[in-house]
Amino acid sequence: MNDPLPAAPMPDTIANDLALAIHEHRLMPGTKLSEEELGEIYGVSRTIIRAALQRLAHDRLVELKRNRGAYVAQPTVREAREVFEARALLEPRTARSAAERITEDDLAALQRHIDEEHAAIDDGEAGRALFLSGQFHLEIARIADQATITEFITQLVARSSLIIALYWHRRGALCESHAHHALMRAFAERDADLAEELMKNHLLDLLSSLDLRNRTSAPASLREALGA
Amino acid sequence: MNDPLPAAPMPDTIANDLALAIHEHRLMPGTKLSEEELGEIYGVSRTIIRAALQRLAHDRLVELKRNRGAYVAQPTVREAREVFEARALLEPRTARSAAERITEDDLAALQRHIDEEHAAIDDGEAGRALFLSGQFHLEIARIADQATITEFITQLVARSSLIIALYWHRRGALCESHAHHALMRAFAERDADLAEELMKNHLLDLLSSLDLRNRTSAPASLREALGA
DNA sequence: CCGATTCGGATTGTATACAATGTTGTGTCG
DNA sequence: CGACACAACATTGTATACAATCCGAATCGG
Repeated sequence: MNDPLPAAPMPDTIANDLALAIHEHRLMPGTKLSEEELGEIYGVSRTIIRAALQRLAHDRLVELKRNRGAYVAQPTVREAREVFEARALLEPRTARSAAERITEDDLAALQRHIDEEHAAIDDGEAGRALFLSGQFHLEIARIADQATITEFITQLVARSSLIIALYWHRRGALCESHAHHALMRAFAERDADLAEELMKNHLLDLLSSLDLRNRTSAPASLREALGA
Repeated sequence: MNDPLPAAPMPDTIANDLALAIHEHRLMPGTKLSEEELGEIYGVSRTIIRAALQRLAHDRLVELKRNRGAYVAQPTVREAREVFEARALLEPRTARSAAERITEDDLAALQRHIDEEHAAIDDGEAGRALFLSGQFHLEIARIADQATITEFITQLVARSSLIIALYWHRRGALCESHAHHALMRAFAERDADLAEELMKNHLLDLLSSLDLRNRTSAPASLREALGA
């Protein structure tokens, strides 16, 4: 009798699917996204695919080159810095708000996220672990109950995934787990100051774990071409 | 011999044109944007129009209702608050950065913006004055040289214009002029602390000049139907 | 032998045609 | 007379066909 969900439109479904693949590093930066090929994969016409690609391009996950097609974006060094500066501006204050408002249910949900992340790491599913790591940040934004800021963070987290694909250096496995656990404790104790500070440092750590010396965006596509 | 500009694609041109009309309050919230009608106006097929509308929808300037068409967005009270909270998070720090980096040329450009704004006010072009007022904020973000954050602010400023259309209360004419002038002085003196503080207060003033007591978004469309 | 040029294939950009859905007006039944 | 049901219309959603553009390879000329 009731259809509260109007059934997600096709283009958004596909866009989300592609975004997930990008987030999990199954689609690497520079990969060409042919309209016809995607159309066959999803069993729809290019019309739908184009809409999905346009949406992803707006989120900077895909770069649309006129008359040349769509490619998984390759953020520049500068863009990488800017994304993390924007996150540093938004997320610590968001973590503070979340700590002030968090409920027991929220805490449980966050803990589940962390557990899932660990499970993915143990199973060797690095891509999925990275995605869940991003979801942890998003969950915090959601708890802060600021939809507009949450959307910005969503976009920044997704772009961070691309940046990590291109510039990740440290190979430490549980690099983030520690930071997320510390945040969890701060939330559990409703320590807003601590949560804000931990998030700030966490983002600085993330940034410093990247190798942002140079990269003209050419090497990445070359590696793609040669590797696969 | 040289075409450095690949000629803006048609959809973006139209999207910008519509965004400008919305920003200048020539298109009011709730206005229906028929695909065929727009197609005739711009002399293109619905394909192009749909792409433009999709882009505007992503920026929250247009609301796409499935199988029902596109309408100029009507931000809710909550959305209005969130937009200004996001601005309060981003713009003061951005103003600080701008103050630290600003050049003489930038100062001159900012002054021109203010002068244009005054000219528009004097000419009774309220819509254009509002647009230019937004451009002032954007120019500051541009000076801060953070493209990513600038994009966020661009979107927030545009949405603010919709919010003002729906919730503006104070009818004071030069409400903003004073604040912008004060900011100019802070920039001229490279006083980063002052610039940050002034921007923070300016945004609080803006927010407090709105009447955000209630409005379920239905009244707005009703007034639309009855008033005009 | 090397470089510029042109032709062919492939891919995207746009328009149009058709299908699906929502809305509105009318007619009938209670 | 009012409410419900149905049908005609209008608008959007999707697929397909055609045009424009770009890339690469083969060819021609130096």
